[in-house]
Order: sequence, then C-alpha cells, then structure tokens
Amino acid sequence: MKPVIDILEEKICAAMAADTGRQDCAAIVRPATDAKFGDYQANGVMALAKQLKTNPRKLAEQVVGKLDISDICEPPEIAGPGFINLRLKPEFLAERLLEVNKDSAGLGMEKTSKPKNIVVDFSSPNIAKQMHVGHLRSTIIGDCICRILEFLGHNVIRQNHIGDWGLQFGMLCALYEKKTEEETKKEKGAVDYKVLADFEEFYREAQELSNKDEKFKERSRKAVVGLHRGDEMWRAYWEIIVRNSKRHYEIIYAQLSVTLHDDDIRGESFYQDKLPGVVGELKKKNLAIESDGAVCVFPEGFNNKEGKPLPFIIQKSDGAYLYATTDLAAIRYRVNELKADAIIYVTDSRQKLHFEMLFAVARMAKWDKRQNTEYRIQETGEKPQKVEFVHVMFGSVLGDDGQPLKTRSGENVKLKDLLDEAVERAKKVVEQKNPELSPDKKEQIAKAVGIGAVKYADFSNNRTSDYVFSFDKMLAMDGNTAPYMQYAYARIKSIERKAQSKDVDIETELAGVTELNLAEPAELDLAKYLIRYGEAIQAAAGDYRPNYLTAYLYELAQKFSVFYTNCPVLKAAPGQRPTRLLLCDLTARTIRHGLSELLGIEVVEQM
RNA sequence: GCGCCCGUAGCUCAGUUGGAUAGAGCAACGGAUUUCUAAUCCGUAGGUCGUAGGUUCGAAUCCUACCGGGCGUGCCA
Repeated sequence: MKPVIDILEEKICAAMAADTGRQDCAAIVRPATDAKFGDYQANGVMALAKQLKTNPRKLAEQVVGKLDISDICEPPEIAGPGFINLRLKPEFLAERLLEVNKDSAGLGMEKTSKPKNIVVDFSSPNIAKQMHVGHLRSTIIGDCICRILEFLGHNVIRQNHIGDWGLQFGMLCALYEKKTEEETKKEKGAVDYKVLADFEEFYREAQELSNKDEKFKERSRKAVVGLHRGDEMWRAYWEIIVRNSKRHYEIIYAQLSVTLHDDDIRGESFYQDKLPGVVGELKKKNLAIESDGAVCVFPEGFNNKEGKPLPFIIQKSDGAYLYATTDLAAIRYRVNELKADAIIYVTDSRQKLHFEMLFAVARMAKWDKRQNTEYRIQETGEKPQKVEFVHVMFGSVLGDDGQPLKTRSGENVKLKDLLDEAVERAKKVVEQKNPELSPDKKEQIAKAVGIGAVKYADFSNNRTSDYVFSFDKMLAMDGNTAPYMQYAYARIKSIERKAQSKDVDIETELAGVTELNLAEPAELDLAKYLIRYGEAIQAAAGDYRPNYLTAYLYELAQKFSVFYTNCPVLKAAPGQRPTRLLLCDLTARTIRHGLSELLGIEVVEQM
C-alpha cells in the first residue's frame, strides 16, 4: 500500500498540473502542524503561486476545484495564505487500518517497484584490535540502513571492509612465529587461538618488541615482504591471526544483533593485487601524475591552504599504496563484480573530504559505470546508468567532558566492556522492579534492555551530530528510550495474557472484525498514527536517518499510552472491544517490527 | 589562513525541497494509583532559534558579515 501522504501528494500534484499546465509541480504534503488544521496539509500551492506570480489563495481554490479525493478526505479547506488542509474520512481510516492489519508481514508497506543492488560498507573493524566505541555507530547505523533497505525490497550487499592488511601485520606475524617456536620448544606444538585470546596484549607485546629488539624488527620487515610476495609461511600466520581475531567481533555482532557475517567480509587484503592496476589505469588516463614523488590525482574544486589543487594521493613516494587506493579498487570491484547501483559508506564525518575526493576521482575515471557496457548501451540506446555514491556520515560519541569517549586512563572504551556494563545496569533495574521473575527471564530482559538502550540512544540522535554518552539517560524509563519502548510493548502483551484469565478469546474476536468502531479521541489518534508507519520508514530510508524511525515509534508508544489510560480494553463493551483489541495488536506488531526487524533491538514479553 | 559541519528552553536534543502560535525528554512545580504492569498518564512554567543585516506574503531553515565551538586540510586510516 502506498502511504496516504504519497497518494495525496500525487493527486494534488496532478490537480496543480491540470490547472496550471506545469509538469514540475510539488504539492508538498506534510502532516498537519496542528490537529485543528486536520490530518495533513499541502504547502506547495503557495510556492507555485509565487513562481506564477498569482494569488496563492485563488490558485488553491482552483486546484481544490480540480481535485477529487472524496474517497480519502473530507472536503479540503483552504486556510491562511494558501494552505490546503486535509482531514481523513473516518471510513477511509477504518478501511485502511483493516488493510494494514491484514498485511501481517509488511504492515501495509509497499515494496519498491525499482529494486536496486545497494552495497553498504560499514563497521570495518581492525584485525588484531578489539572493537571500541569508535566502531559502534558505523556498525549499528549501517546495520539499520541495511535492514530498512531490505525491507523496502532492495537487494542489499553488505561489505565489511576490515583492516586486515598493513605494516603492523609484519610484527604480528613475526611475534606469532616467535611464540610458535617457543611453544614447540616446550613440546606443545603450534600456538592455539587461546594465546591470541587477548589481542590487546598480543598487539602490545609486538609493539614493545618492535621498539627495543632490533632482531625482531628485522624479522618484522621480512614478514612484510613475505606477506606481499605471498610466502606460504607468512601467509599462514597471517590467516591464523585474522581468523582468530574475527572471532572477537563476531561475538560483538551477535551481542548487538548486527546482520554481518563471514561472507560479508571483504577486507583490505582482498584488494591488494588490484592496486597496481588502479594506479596504472589512472596514469594511463592521464588523471594521475607524479607530484613530490607521490602519485596523485587532482580532482577539480578541491584546494589546499595555499589555494592550490589538493592531491588525492594514491601511491606514496616509497611506492606503498594507501587507503585511497584500496577504496578506489573497492569501487571498481563493487561496480563491476557486485553490480552495484549504489554504494553507501557509513563512516564518521571526519572522513567527509576523503569520500568527496574519492567519489570525484572515481567519476573522473568513469568508474561509476560498469565496464564493457558501453557498446550495449550504444546498441540499445539506453542511457548509461551511473552508480550513486553516498557517504552516510555521523558524529562522535562523547564523554561527560564533551571530548570523545575514553576510559579514565585515556584509552578507547572497548565495545565489549561498554555493552557488558549496559546489561549489568539494566539487570539491577529489573531486579529492583520485578524481583519475582525467574533468573532466566531477568537475564534475558537485562540483555534486551541494556543492549537495546545503547543502540536506541544512538539511533534516536541525529546521526550527523555528536552526542554525549550516558547510561543513566539511555536506561531511563521516561522519555525516548529503549526501556520506554519495550515497556509499551510489554504492557500490550500483558493485556493479551490477562485476556485468557478473563475468558476473552482474542484470536476469535480479532478474526471476526470486519468493521471498526473508532469513537474515542485517543482511539482515533492512535489509529491515524498507526497507518503512518510507512511514511516514517520512507523518511528514514530517504535520508538514511534512523532517528526518523525512532521518533515515530516513540510517538506511537506515547499515543498508545494515552489510549491505554483512557480506554479499557478487556472491560470494554462488546461493541468496542474488538476495535480496541485490534488497536492493541497492531500497535504491538508495529513496535515489534520497528524495534526488532528494523533497528535490531529485541522486545520482551514481560519487564 | 582555507574548507566543511554546528550554535534552538537551565540540561540533552527534534524540527523532512522556506509554511500557520518553534516541539520533545530530563530537571522544577502541581495532580492522578480499589490497575489491563505507575518502568505510566494529565497539567503548569520555561525561547529576542549565537549576533546584525538581507531575500519575501512568510525564515530556526536561503544569502552576506561578524562572534563562539567542532572537524578536516600532501605521503595514517
């Protein structure tokens, strides 16, 4: 089903076009700013009147005259300088609600008519280091975007561009070799993964040795060369390190309910053999030139402090490649092999300039189009479809001091510690609020609430701004938090449980609902909001902003609470109860869908 | 210096191609509990939307200047 707002937009646009003969009309339908104006308002007539230099009220009248939406709305009203106010007909609302209710999987959402292959690049932790707060936002925002796009019917290709290559692997492999030798002397055989359990320690040890032990340093250098050459032994050590390191973040992904798996990993190492080709081709196309010994591309419109062209360095003067080179190789792979129609990068805003330049260079090289398609395009006359590049950026997670969140000793906060603490704190609250629950239940609730709180707090902030991390705030029962949302859900589930003891057969009663009896203001308000779920998802998808979705869910939960306090369900009169049961059920399904399917936050039956 | 982002209630933040009287939550104050889970709800108070101009029927939103903050800015990622 198309969202009501889109149907109105189309119909009013058509009326505007019919009246003025212009094709580029925009009705700009928005939810009404005040309930007294109705349910929706169209603002576009005023802008159009300005362009046409005519009286906006008069134009509004003409447009309304050409408009037939009597199946959806009461007669439109023109107000103020030229607003068109729209009020849904109760019959339409009821009918719509029943339809949404019937669609158990999609809740009335329409799948896209143009499914695209969308590559989403997110999370990207570094091998041999634990995931820390810095990885939180990319991981969960990226995951949420994938879930939403998939729900809309797109083919999402997740790409975890892990840091599994670079100079530090020389010393890690050298240390691994050293440890293996030591273990062999002790007749224990090869080092097993338990030795690598504490990667922080392993990394630190390698660094220390590197600093003070010349022989070790030399061995590290040999390892780097060996890795580049593809020596079997070094490659094997590298693989062991990578494989064991991956376990660490697989645990975190599971804990966060993040839909990233082994198949989605395409790390830096994957692109290594493609880098000379990237540089070579850019040189051949005369886009890359040597400057101060480094190979650079100078995309137009980027200047440095002296106002001179800013370089996008793709090869250092010592011949080494950089992340810019890898990113370019990744674009080619994604466009040509993964057949991407769009590539979305979920990284922090500090990399904005890098991505702007990356995209510019890719376009200069025409790598935003698939190879070997030119001739077919000429034959068929199709326009070459350009791949869309999007940088979905986000701000930093800050501590109380307004600085990026660190531990007291100034280290990055490990994601595992942070999540464990959230669960621990949630557990205390559960313990206090509901001591009679079984230990298993308490544990399960604490996990859902604790992890949910961390994720929800992140989602509910505008992703582009920094936010201050606060356990107390995210675990608060009041306000736009995960616990509030989960509580709203649990309350509905409680009604359902209670129904059994009162001999109310919800299933039978719901199955028999063919028409609704929406009378109370709280019922109407909730009903009108329930049919707008699709709008919220589209808004969130359109701008890749999860906070539009959390805002909707929060408001929905609030409207439900109002309904809950004002409208008894189980004790309702026989003529009212089916409608109220349906409102409860649909609210629960919407909250569950939003939280668990789209945000990856668990709901609980009891709290 | 230059570029990008930001400045909204005491605090933390929303605000969807410019729309009607700028919205939430927290904190403060007042009220509601024989319950369908009060982890809730209702109400009150709180704002020259950084400052000053400009564009127009209409600006938190667009333009200009300034003040204040963050980030970035040639061989890290």
